[in-house]
Amino acid sequence: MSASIKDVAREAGVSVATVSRVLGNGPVSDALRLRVNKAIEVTGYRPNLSARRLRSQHSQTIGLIVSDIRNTFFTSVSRAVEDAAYQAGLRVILCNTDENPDREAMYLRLMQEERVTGVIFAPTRETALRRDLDTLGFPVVLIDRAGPQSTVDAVVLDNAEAAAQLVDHLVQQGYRRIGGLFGNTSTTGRERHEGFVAAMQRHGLKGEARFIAPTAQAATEATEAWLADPDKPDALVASNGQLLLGALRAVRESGLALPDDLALCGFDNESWTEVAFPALTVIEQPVLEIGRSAMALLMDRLADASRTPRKVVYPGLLRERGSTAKK
Amino acid sequence: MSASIKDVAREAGVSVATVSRVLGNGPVSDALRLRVNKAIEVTGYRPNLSARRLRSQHSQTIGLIVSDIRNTFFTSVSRAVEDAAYQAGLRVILCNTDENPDREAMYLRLMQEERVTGVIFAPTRETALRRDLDTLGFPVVLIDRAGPQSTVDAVVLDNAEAAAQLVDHLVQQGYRRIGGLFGNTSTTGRERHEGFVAAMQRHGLKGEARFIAPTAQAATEATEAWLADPDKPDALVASNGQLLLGALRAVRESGLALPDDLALCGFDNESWTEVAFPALTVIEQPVLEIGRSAMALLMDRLADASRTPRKVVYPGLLRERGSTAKK
DNA sequence: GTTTGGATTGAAAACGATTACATTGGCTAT
DNA sequence: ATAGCCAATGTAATCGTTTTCAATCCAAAC
Repeated sequence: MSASIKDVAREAGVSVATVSRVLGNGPVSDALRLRVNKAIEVTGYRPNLSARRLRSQHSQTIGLIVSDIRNTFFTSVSRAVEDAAYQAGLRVILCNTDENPDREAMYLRLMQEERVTGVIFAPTRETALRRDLDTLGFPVVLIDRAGPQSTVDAVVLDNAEAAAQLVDHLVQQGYRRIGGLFGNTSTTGRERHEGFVAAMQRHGLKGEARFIAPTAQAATEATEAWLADPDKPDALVASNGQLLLGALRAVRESGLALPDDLALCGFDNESWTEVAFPALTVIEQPVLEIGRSAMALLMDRLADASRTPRKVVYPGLLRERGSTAKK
Repeated sequence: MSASIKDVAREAGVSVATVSRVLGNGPVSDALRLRVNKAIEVTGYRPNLSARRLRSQHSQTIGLIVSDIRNTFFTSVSRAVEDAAYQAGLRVILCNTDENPDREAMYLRLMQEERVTGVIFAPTRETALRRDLDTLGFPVVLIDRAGPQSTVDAVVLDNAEAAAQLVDHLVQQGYRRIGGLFGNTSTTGRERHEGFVAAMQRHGLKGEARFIAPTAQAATEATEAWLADPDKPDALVASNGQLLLGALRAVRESGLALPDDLALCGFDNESWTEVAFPALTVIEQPVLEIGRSAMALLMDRLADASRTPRKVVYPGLLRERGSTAKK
């Protein structure tokens, strides 16, 4: 059993209150402070965070709930969040839901039981549309995905506009029969789809869109099927990094050449998209900004709980590369 | 302030002990159980985990400390660990050290303060060589990296053998001037280097090895410099996914062709290595096995603290692809 | 010399749960 | 009818902290 504050107090010959004050920078004479610190050393004392949190009634912890830990978008965001949280003296609990609403509910419950200070959350569509995210007992900041009229703060990409950028670019490069692959679990997929459709209409084109599970495997299968189609598209848009990867795999397996047989582009500037051959045209998201911004929104909300919810929207940045070269 | 067990007890007209028993499946009559559950519903009660952990003296939590959350090796392992932990009723705290020994020390201290049940840990070389990992107050299982005579359980790849597989393969394909890029912060980098050197000697060749920071950026710079060398290698081995990515970027930028100008291979079967063109030859690690195995070692250790430390060693699997085609 | 007051220190009450122990009531065996 | 026992329930101690409040000390002010 590890040493408690009592053991330290006994060792130093002082009261537990004094030890606690030494730990928390309370008023203690230099002489006692010295004795207590020595006693801490001798006993190998480590504060018990459970006890501390119970008594002090704040956990100094925030939750970060993401939908796919293997997606570099989320690992990058989490890096930024963690750094910012650390600066503010907060610890981060990182949770991965695998796009599963049940797991989301479980983790939200866990956050309540941990009495977290706040949560940054990338929900599935199903959960993003819940209107009760402001009644969980802690503030929530949504990232990447948010309903149209969210009751909580959010930081997202301008998805429709970014999708339109891709379409405009493809059209400008001479492509006309453009298809889109969109994830079916997120608001993000929906919004990118809307931007896709709107942009196509603007150009007087009608493109086909397919909604699939947001995994590379699903994208590979969908793309394979699509490419077998007699009037297959001459360009494809994938609505996130995993789908882009899956689509590329299908293209490779089918033996088609990029971009001559098919142009390919999508979302998320993952580092491999740059070394693929040809390199892939993508929309880059300001991942670090998004993480920092989410943390800032959370801190603001903690300072003023009644503020009306804000939504921070970032533009996507088009990275033109070889996979969408002129036709 | 959220409801406590007292509020529930009052609402249900029973003692707190009864409520606690309902929560913990103690012996309670059906009538009371019903009333208590209704009271829980009414009050919106959520157990306070800090209080529970403090009183019950076990955290039901394990720590998972990895060196780079953006590395898919670790995200995959963490997936396996989390699943296994969840099965065992344990929660996982995921921590990212960025290969920084200070952050490692900080997180180990945090684990002590959280009174975790155990820790699964991918340490830097500096920390892996510490002989006191068995005195932290909780069992530690090392993954991916371990000192030669670790005092704690570990599960690792047979790094030397795997590196030798790559060398043998390259030699068999006709390459002779083989260079190696190795991470300088991990025991893994060292061991792979040893296997590399031994295999080269076995073939009567002497290859040059360079130790660098384990980031794609460092690999890009090192490779660029190396390729500018008059007697540059005709094949390169990269000791992990990040280095492989960085090396590939340098090759792309220099305009050289794979594998004619340079063969390239390395560790970690990340999904993009398969869609690169040409696809990259890699050593695949059994990531899920490694995670599961680490969890199993931890459970065994918890059951019997005095067991002598075990080291589980997995073989790497060579995936031959186009980037090392016959010369 | 007494009072005032500020600075340290200690004693004890929380925080919200679990759990050892005591109590109660109903049943069976004698 | 009484003892004995088991199951269900309640009372109160406890986990390791922080924090309130009271006590103590010593110097300065009167």
